[in-house]
Amino acid sequence: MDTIKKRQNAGVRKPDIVRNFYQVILEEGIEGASIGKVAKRMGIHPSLIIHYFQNKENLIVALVDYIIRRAGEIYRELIVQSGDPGTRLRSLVAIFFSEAWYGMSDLGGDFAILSLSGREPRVDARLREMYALLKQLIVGELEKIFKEGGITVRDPKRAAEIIISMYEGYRHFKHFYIEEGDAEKFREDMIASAMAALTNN
Amino acid sequence: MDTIKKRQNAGVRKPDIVRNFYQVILEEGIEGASIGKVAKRMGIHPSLIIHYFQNKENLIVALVDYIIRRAGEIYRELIVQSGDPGTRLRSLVAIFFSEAWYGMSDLGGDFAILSLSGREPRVDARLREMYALLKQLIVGELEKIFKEGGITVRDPKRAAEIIISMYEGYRHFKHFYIEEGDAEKFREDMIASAMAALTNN
DNA sequence: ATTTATTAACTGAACATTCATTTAATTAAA
DNA sequence: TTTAATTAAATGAATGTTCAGTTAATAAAT
Repeated sequence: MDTIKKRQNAGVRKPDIVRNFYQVILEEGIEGASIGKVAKRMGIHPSLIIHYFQNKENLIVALVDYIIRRAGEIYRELIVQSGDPGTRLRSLVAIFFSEAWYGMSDLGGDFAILSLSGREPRVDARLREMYALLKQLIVGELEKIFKEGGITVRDPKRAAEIIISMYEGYRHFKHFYIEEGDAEKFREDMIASAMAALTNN
Repeated sequence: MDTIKKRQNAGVRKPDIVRNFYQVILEEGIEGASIGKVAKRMGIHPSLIIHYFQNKENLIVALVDYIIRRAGEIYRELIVQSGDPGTRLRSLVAIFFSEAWYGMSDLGGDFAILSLSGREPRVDARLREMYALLKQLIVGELEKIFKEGGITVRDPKRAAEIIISMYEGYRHFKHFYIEEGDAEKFREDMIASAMAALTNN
């Protein structure tokens, strides 16, 4: 029977609160997300949220942790998939411009969190950790590829940083200046440009 | 004498309110920016802000208008400066990775507004307009350059879009994964990568 | 196996504050 | 004297948080 379990333990309830908080942010923005709305949506009392997180700031940090942890998992999944031998470099680059990568998170949520990073040091620190992890993963892949194939690269770390800059710009901003019908062609052109930028570096 | 003029007319007061609203957002984020705080900071009554903007949403839209209009002015200024004959393409690209361009607006403010665009159609529309203008400016410059020099480019519009994606990614995200000491070298490498991506396209 | 003690999950009500907004009145400039 | 700028006063709803209490699950003792 799937009657609504009343009493949940912290291990279930806490992440559940975080997830619902994220959902409210997606629907109403960071400026419209309140503890009260999260509680109402879950059918619990606002003070239960305070009980677990003490204050709203901690809840926000917990949310950032949640998102970043999830992102880290997807990083590993997607990057590992690029294991075919021949054109490995291209397929690695292609990942970052793929639908799977693009749809990894909600852009509105991304911007909401990014807007916090300037004022909340804990958010900034976590974002840096996330990018450090990602960079490290890319560097690892690049080194593997370059060791096998004849391609040489001056600095894989720098190459990784360029890839990240390119795909972040693509991912977060293309929507503002690329029309629907041109999306797929632009994607291919961006991959080509990234390749040109990398092999030239 | 610079005594505080009491009664201002709408032409002065309205943009003044918008500017102060932006300042509050920079200091406290979009979620911490309220009409009351803006009023207090200006030494006026909150209802005066309502009088001019009817509601908070309109104030936000007015802010976006303000920011975008200012950005448009800076676009023209900076791009026109690239008027030396020889290496015009490179100097054009360099503009987008320059300090002047980078410091054009506050990143925290950028993200705050970008986070609105998903839920507020008027904000989204204005951002699209802004990028359309920018794209047009770049295309115009590229065509001039290509007509003179021997360089050929398949599609200047696409070239402009790639430049925008690259510099937006650089501008908004580099801070998370580039260390202070490496900033200038990274800037040069990004310019080189952009050039490689463009001339290859 | 049943009672007892302890911990954890959760609610209720009240808190002062702030919020955006409305309506009416007042002041100054044209 | 008409018009525009500005404030005053008041609104109800929502904000985050506190505190004291209640209910349920778990562990220990009998």
